[in-house]
Amino acid sequence: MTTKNPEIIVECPKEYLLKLLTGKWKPCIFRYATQGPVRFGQISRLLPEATKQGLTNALRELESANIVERRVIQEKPLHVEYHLTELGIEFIPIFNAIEALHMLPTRKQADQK
Amino acid sequence: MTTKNPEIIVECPKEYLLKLLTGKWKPCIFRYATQGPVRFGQISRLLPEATKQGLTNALRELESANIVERRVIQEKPLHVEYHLTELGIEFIPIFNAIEALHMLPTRKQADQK
DNA sequence: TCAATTAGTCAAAAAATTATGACTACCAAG
DNA sequence: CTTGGTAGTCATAATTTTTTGACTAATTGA
Repeated sequence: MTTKNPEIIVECPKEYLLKLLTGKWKPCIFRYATQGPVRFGQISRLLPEATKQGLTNALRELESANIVERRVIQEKPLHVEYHLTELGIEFIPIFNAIEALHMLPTRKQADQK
Repeated sequence: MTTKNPEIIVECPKEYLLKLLTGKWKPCIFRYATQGPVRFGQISRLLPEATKQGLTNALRELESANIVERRVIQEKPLHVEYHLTELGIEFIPIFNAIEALHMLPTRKQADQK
């Protein structure tokens, strides 16, 4: 039984991969970024419950995973834009698959914890 | 500016959803389960680094999210099988999208943390 | 009766994630 | 020269997740 049953052989790098997109704010930030470059303050206004620190952490993680790129824009009130990278763009189908689910809960449902 | 700029409107129930499939062991367990019913000890052997408690937690979470179903099999050495539910099956495309990524890291890479 | 296999439970500790609140630095307008 | 907007940092605290190590309980075989 121990030697006979070959058992299922599947590696599990999904853990690592999913980590890139999970956490309290990363999924949201990622999705915003798929719609075009986003700015720090903009994200902050979209996610009023998030603290600056929380957003900074999330953005830095996405950045170091090479999913988003941080660009300082040398304009009037000097701001920062976050863009999806090529790699980031490759992640979009994952989110599309998530959104294709029937049972996608509403924000309210998700909050009822 | 506050009233003018419509900003991007996207809800973010993805956080909730991704949570169902994340954590240290849930992604792996889920993927094993997509290949057919899995038993507790089998998972434990596939993921030798995981503790019983860790696996139990993960399984209970998947169960209470209605992603897997726990079935006690009344046979010789009385065991337990975990099956994907209908809802669980709906999650498969998400994993397929993940696995379709070019940069899927190997276990080794993922472990180099 | 002792040991092994099945599949866990439990309380506590450790580790990882997230939040808090204060502070920084640049630039522009009043 | 003070306020407001940009985008953060920092040390610490609270919370959540995961691990540790001991223990349970039913059944089977020696």
